[in-house]
Amino acid sequence: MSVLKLKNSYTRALEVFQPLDPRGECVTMYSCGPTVYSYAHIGNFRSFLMADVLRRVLERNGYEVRHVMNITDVGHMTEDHVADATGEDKLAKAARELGTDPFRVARHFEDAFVADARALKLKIYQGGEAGDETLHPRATAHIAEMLAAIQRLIAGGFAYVVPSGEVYFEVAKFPEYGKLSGKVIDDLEAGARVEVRDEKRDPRDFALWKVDAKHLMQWDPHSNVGWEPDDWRRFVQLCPDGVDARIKPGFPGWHIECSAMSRARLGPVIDIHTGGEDNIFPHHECEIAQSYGAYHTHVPGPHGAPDEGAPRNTFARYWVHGRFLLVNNRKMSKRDGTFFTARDLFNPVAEGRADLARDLEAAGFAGGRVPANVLRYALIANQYTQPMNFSMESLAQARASVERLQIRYDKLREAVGDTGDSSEVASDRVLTLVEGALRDFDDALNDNLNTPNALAAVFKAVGELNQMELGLAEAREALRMMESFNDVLDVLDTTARSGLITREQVQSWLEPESLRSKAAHLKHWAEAPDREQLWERIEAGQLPAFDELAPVEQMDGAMIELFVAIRQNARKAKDFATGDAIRDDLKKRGVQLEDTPQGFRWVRG
RNA sequence: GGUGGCGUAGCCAAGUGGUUAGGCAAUGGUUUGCAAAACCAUCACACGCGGGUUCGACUCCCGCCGCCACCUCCA
Repeated sequence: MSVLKLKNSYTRALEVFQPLDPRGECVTMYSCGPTVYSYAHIGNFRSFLMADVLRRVLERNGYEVRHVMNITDVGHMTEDHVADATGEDKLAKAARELGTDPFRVARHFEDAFVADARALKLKIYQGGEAGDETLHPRATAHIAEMLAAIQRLIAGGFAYVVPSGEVYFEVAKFPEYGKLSGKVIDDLEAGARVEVRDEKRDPRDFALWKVDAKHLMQWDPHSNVGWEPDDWRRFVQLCPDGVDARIKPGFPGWHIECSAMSRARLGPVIDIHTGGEDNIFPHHECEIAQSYGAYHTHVPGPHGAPDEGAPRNTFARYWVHGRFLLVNNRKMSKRDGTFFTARDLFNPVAEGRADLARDLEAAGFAGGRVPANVLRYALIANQYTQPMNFSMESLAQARASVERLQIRYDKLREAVGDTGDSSEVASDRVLTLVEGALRDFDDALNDNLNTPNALAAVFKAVGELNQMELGLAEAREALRMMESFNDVLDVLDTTARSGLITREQVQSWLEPESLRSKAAHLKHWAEAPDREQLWERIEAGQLPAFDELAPVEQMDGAMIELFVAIRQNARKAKDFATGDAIRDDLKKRGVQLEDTPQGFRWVRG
């Protein structure tokens, strides 16, 4: 298997991945998570999905991944042109609009985020990980760790307290500030847009602790006011001598939270830190400076890198940043109507966006709604190193692509069926195909998560399989391959949603005895109001009107089989109008029926 | 102004100093009672423009043009 390589923002080079774990087994990964003052948009999710694909690829390479993604519930400033703490916090703004306290607002949006993340199959919210609180730390629950770090920064001379009671990191004390982002210090100083705050020693200095009476979330560093009891107890343990007396009640700065949470959950140094490209500066630049200042964190350059073994003064060895998602080649904008949350696409009407529902309907989305697996595909189909231009058309292409994969997958499942083990051995042509496709898939993903090439390998394999008649063992191998692809892609509906009915089976069901026994165990059928009459007609081999069978909301296998039998009876009598009517009716009820040389294929959609 | 990046056939999107990426769409055909699915073919003598290096450049170098992002909370 090929070796995983990642584009490291820190060195701007493609580097071989090598975990810090001396056993080479465990990987620690921290992803900058959502700020929960609104619903997460598709750009947010592109970034989170990049992290999701990365951790799945790591697992594919045999690593055990401990992945942490935080919840930023402290909030950030909203008045972007007003420097520092004079603006209103975004969470506070949301709270004012929702008429409740900021903690509840944050929880509301966090819950919404989790629901969306689950729908999009973020593995960190699947299974056991979903309930593991340690993997989803909240910023408000780590004020103790943040203040402890701030105190260390002050004690070490990396930070200073100003008369207002705020604390700033002194950038001049960390000469490597700017290394990650490539920002030249002089450029920043020249930036006239940064309103110089008198209290700062240098305009580039950034806030670690802020004081603003208007802010709704407040913690007193010198008493338990504003604290959850557990958090306060922990703070006292972490800082038995308290923090600098000049620090006044307030709230943490923008960047300290991730340093604190990463350290608390994953330890002093980690393998991978991910985020969006906008995080590079200033957020991650500041994280690096803080962590070094407080704890002198450093990691060795990985094997094969020019600085192999030499210390990098950062707490993460690999910095991986996803490029932005654009709409109409611009950043998303609410004003231009190019701003989409995930739930806008899942159910536009419920989000008050009937216009979007119409556009989606026009793009071929039934009911004007985008299935989550289609959105997932659309957001991972491009390589993360390139900006992605999102559009109705790209969504429609994703839908078609997913459908092509799903159809192939369904047919393989049908071919394999429930049959147990078989001594039959797959032919070399299929074994070679599967082996080659999986190798190409892995090679592409290991090449800096090149998902377009990985998908090319998938579709090449699908195309070749579509040209073949597969035996049982071959279908089983091919199915195994598709499932392996899906371990990373996770876009397939893996429930048994389709079936194949042979002509022989249908023929036997048309016998009155068989038909009656088939009908008898159908609960819905038995509840039909005029069932005696219908019963007689069925026994006579007659076709009841489809509506007479309503309400049949759940088309289970037996129900579908019954209708297939009735339809085939009509077709045998060359009554194609009736046959087609049944097929159309089934479609309305979410079941697609296809005639194949072997028999009849049904797909629940 | 500073920094980083991008411009590949109708659309999306990999990749390479010299043999078909892949997907989507469209059109024609095979198959089908009709569909669906699938296959085949076409669109494809594709690589922003102009120079240069080279036996040969879409790929390397130089110069343009256009677009985007970051530099400010932002995935």
